Amino acid sequence: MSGEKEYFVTLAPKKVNMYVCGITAYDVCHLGHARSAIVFDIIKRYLRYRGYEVTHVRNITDIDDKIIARAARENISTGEVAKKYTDEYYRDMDLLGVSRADIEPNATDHIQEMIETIKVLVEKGYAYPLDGDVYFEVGRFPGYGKLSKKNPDDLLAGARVNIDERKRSPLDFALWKASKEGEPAWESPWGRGRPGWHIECTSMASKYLGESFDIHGGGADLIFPHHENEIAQGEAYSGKPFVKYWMHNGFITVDKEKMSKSLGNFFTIKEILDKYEPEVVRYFLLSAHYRSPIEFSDVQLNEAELSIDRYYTTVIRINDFIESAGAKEKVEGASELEDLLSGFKDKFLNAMNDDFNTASALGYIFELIREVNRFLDGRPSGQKAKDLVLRTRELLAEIGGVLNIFNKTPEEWYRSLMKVKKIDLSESDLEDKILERQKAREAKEWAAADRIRDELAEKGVILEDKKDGTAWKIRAG
RNA sequence: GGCGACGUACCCAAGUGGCUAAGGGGGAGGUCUGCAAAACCUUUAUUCAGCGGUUCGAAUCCGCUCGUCGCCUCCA
Repeated sequence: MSGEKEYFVTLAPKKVNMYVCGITAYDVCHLGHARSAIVFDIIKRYLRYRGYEVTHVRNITDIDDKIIARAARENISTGEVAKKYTDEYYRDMDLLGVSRADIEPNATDHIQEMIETIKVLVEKGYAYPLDGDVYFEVGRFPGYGKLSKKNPDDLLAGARVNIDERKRSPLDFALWKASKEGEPAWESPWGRGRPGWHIECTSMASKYLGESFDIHGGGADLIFPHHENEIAQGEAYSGKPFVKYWMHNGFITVDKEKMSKSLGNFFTIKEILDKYEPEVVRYFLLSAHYRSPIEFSDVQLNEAELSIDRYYTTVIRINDFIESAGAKEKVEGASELEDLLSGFKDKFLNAMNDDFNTASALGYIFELIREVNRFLDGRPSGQKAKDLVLRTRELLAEIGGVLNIFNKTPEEWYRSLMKVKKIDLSESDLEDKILERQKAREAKEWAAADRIRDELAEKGVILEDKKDGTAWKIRAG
C-alpha cells in the first residue's frame, strides 16, 4: 500500500492468508497468466519453507461478459465455456509445476455471499440500486485511489467517453448487473441478474480468509480499477483494513510492449511448451525480479535453457564423482567450497527475504556451481571430498525444491529436451551409434569415430567421452 | 492531459549510501582431450542514460533533461 518494500509482519503469528486473482475462464492462458501463477506459487512455497502456515486462495471467474460473449458465439452455455477453459488452465498449470491453491472458488458458487455483501453495502449507504443494477458509490468511500495512487478528481477529469448518464458519478462501478434476456441470471433483491467482477474477490476473500488478511496478489494491470474497487468494497463493508500487503507482478513484454490479448502479441502457454521445457519457462520467469517487466524472446528462453543445462551438467559430474571417488584422501582447494557452502543458505535466504529476489538467488546457485566444478577439477578423492560434494548436491536440491526447479535427474532433463526439440532418434539407436563409435575409437579409427559424432551433433546430440565410456546429452540453447 | 515505473557491459540481469559493481549468455586467449564436449583459468563496465546538487563518500538520496514502458477501458 505504501508503494515501498516493508517489513513483513503477519496478522497472526506464523500464519499467512493469501488471495491471488486467478483467471477469467473464457480463453486459453498466455505467458502472462503463467507469470502471475508462477510468481505467487514461489512466494507460497518460500513462505512455507520458512515455516509459515499459508492458506492460499485463488479464484476462477466463471461468469462475466467475455464468457457470455464466447458462449453466444460458440452456441454453448457459459458453464461449458468456463469448464473448458478451467480445464485448460489446470493442464497448463500442472505442466508448469504450479501447485494448486488450497481453495479455488468459482464465482457462481458464491452468488449468495455476494448478494449478502452487496445488501450490506446498500444498507450502509455505500451503494445504490438503479434499474436492476447496483452501483458502488465511489464518492462515499474516502480512501478511494489509495492503492493506485490516483486522485478521484483526476480520474473524473480524464474519464473517457461512454459515460453511463444514470450513474451518480462516472467512477461508480457495478456490483450487480441486471441480466438481459437469455443471459445467465440469479435471483436477487434487485431482480434477476449477475454479479459484477470486483465483488467476487471481495466476497470470496472475506469468506475464506476473513475481513482482513495478509497478502493479496495479482498482475500489475489489476491495480486499477480491480484492486482499488476491492478495497473500496471490502473496507466499506467491514470498516476494517482489507489487505495488509498488496503484491503485483510485472508484465511480460514483446518488443517492449505488454503482452496482452487486446494487442494480440501474446504466446499461449501451450505454444511455448511445445518448444521449451516447462522448467525453462519457470527459470526464465525467475531470472528477473517479479515486479520488473520481462521481455519474452527466443534468445531469452534459450539462455534460460543453457543455464539449466549448466546445472544438470554439473549434477552429472557430481554424481559421477560420488560413485567413483577413490578412497585415498586427497582434498585440495576445499576451503573455498567449504566457505561458500557454509554461507550459501544465508545468502539464499537474504535474497528471498528481500522481496523474493529470485534473480539474486539464482546468481548464488551458479556461484556454488562454479565452485564445486572448480573443486572437482582438482581431482579430489576420499571421504572428506565426497562429503563436501554430497553436501553441495543436497543444498542445491533443497534450494531448487523451494523454487521448484532443478528437481529432475539429468537423465530426465535430457529425455525431456530430446522430446521438446523433437529429435528424431530413439535412445536405443543412440546407444548403438555410441557403441559403433566406441569400436572405431578402440581401433583408433578417428575419422570414422568423428563422423558418427558429427552425424549426431547435426541432430543436436552431443557426445562426451569420459574415462569409463561415452555419455550423450542434448544440445541446449 | 493526469498518475506511476524503469534506463547497470555486446545481450539478459542482481546490486538502492562505503571492501575488487553478483550471476548467466556471447567474444578473445589458455589448461585438459586422439580431436572434441564439458569444466576450469585469464580477459571483456576506472563505471552504472545525461547534467547538476546533498554527503567525508552515490549506480544507490534529491532536482532537472533525454529516452522507454505502464495505468487512467477488459486485461496476469
